[in-house]
Amino acid sequence: MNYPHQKIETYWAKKWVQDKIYRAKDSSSKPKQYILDMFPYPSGEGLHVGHIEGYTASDILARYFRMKGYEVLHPIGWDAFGLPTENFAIKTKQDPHQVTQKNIAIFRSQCQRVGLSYDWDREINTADKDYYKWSQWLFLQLYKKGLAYKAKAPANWCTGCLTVLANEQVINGRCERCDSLVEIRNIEQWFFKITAYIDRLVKGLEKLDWPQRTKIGQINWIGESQGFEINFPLKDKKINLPVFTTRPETIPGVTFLAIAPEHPLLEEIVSDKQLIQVKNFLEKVKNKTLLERKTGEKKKEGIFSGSWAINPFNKKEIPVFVADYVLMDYATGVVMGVPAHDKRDFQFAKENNLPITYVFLPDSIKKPEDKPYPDEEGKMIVSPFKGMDLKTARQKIEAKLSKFGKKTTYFKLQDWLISRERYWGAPIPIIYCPKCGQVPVPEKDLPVLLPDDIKDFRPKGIPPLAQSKKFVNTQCPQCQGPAQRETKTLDTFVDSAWYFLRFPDPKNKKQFADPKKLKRWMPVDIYIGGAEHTVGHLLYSRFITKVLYDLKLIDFDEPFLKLRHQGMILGEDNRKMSKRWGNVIRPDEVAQKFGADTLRMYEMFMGPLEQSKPWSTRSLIGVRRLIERIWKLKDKVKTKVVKEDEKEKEITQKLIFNVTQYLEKEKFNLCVSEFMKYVNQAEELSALSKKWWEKFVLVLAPFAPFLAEELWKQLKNKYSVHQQKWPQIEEKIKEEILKIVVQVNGKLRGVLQLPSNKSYSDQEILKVAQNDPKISSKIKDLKIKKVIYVPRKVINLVV
RNA sequence: GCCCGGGUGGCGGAAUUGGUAUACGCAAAGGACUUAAAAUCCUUGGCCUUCAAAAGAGGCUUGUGGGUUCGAGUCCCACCCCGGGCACCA
Repeated sequence: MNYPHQKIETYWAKKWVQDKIYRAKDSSSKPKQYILDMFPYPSGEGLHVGHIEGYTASDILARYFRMKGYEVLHPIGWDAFGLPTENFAIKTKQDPHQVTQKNIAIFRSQCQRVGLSYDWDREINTADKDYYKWSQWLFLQLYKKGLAYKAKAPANWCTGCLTVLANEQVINGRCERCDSLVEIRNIEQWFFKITAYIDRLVKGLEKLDWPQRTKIGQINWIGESQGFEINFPLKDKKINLPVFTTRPETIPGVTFLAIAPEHPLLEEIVSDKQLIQVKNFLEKVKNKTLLERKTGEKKKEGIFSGSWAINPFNKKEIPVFVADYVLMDYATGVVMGVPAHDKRDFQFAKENNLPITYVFLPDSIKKPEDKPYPDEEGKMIVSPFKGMDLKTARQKIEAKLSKFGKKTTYFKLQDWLISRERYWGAPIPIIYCPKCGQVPVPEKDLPVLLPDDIKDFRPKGIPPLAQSKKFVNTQCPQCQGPAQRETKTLDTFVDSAWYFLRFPDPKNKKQFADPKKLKRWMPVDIYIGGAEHTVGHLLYSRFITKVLYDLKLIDFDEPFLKLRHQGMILGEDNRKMSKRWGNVIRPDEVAQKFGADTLRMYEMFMGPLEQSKPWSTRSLIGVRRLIERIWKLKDKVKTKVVKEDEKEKEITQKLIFNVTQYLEKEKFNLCVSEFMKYVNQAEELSALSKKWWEKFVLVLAPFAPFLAEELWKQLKNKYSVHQQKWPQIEEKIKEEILKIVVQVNGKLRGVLQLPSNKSYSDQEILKVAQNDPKISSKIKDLKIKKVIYVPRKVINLVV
């Protein structure tokens, strides 16, 4: 290896940071581009190759747009609060503050080492009091609007760690840290009312340039379900049980009702006779872990409540069961059991010996077998609807039941649980006063600082902040009497749901950001990050943006106009990279050994950005060869005019044209191919001209910024190559020779080469084909029935 | 189970609105240089053919089977396989 990457790359990396050449100017007459990466958790592991992939892609775009004449905002920060850092701190017995500082220093130097062109003056850190002050402020804005509220709600509870866990900490019903079973417990928690924004969260997706699967992912997560809500009166009690169904036409087939074990009306429904049995059942359900109830075997258990309900459609009496397959957190928490047309109801009916009444049958079925028919199409078989299609029957039944119910829509999405009983997060700015009750901390008193007198960060079942008397005991902002602070902290997803709004004005002490600067930079034009954030971060960020829009604090209601995901980089063995398999590739080592430019270009060359693909050190070496060959090519550059200028002009223009096109479509792998094609051809030339070589170096600059800067310097051009204009092609590339494919019945028979400066009719082309010795021998005996000529491309002879 | 993606050489992957399938790279084989190796450079390269000495010629080929079309990797239908997401959502 002749190219001294180590020396060149470390030199320029340092110089670029010192010279601040990537600074984004707030006031500039240029049009703007805001190109953003999903900021990382600064874990103890350092950046991995997956980060580098997405970050390189956005870096290339940022550099490209700068050269195209845009003022580019390309910032980075650290999602420093939250579980990854906290867990690492606990594991290594350190203070999370120090761990965070250490890790950030590593991440920062790694970013600089691979030449990411961030504006380091805008670096943010969510664990910094100057940042989380505004996370707390955001909470207060939602609180004031009634969009933040406290309620008792089921949460994941780790039976080993004695704490609430975030959803992302629960893996297959078990705690990720101690592997204990996770169960559901009813605990007081803070929520953001994201459900109030459902309609706009769905509708807003339409205008976004996002991957379709991500949009569909959000829509499915929101889970709109249109149906009918019906009240079932109880026989002996003055209680109506509301039931939600998407299939009201099946109501003649209801043979039981099933109510969730947690349902608040349950107490009133249970008869004295059944009381003990129901209590035993509830005890059993309570002891079921999350694993058993939600992800384990779908066995359906239940017990008769002792009450009977009346089917409002046919006045039949049906038993009310308590059943563990009915969920309290969806719809009404009561299900009408139609075993004939629902798989779960069928299973429950079988296990509890309940009758099965068929309401309709699919068209292909004459006689029902002993199984459910959940089909959407068919003919009714119960009077008075016999022979009627399901849609009509549904309308009739809905009309008949209008006194008992109405059309209703339910959603799977629930309010966003934002509180955590953890140390490493922003304290929730609420004070509890024995006189005034729940009082928000006045904005002027922000930030509520995270106490630093906590010795033991380990979660113990109560929030660690409760240990600090200094923190907990305070004054009520209203009556000045003694009061106590909320000890829960904000989920780290709250921090990351607005961080993109801070980059336009990261040091503002008076506002979360100056409206003028927000207007200048927002919204984000291109956002790149992993697809795993589809229903978390990306949904939360859209929600918060809409809230701030409604508060008239910003003038746009979608934060990210264009979104792209990077795929997962697998190990060389095609498995997910993990310590367990010993297949982890460390970007530092690759940069050290082969150079950052090689690492960047290789990761772009691997394949389409969004695709998962395995690492290959051999292919990486192939890209390193490209770097070497470029380094060698520079020796051919002559300051004088060279003979083969025309050829060089042609290949360089083609490179510029193709790379530009591919960049616009984010096809980075094809850009790298174009460089290889260029080098293959340039090597055949005996000399290269300064004029065209310069253009080559400019196109190379976003991809291999170090090599390009060095080559630019050796041309004795003005520093920096990254502040130059993107090269234009002088004229449209014209192919000298027109190639026309000759087919017979669609099969290739030859290729004609004609001067491209004139156009031809099908008859002219046919004549040329007949005169071509190779082709004529194949077509001379054939009777041509039809000629199809696609101008300048193909002529197909049908015989 | 439901919802998304994908199936193209030995491998990663290219292929404008349907118009020369396999660009570019890796690996491989042969050769040059070398005492030797590495590195580098040159050449070959989908598969098949008791067609051919060879240049070549012909046939087949984008998971499988059908269809539309002058022409299908690309469009339509059915099926198989792989990856991802959601999952007792009434």
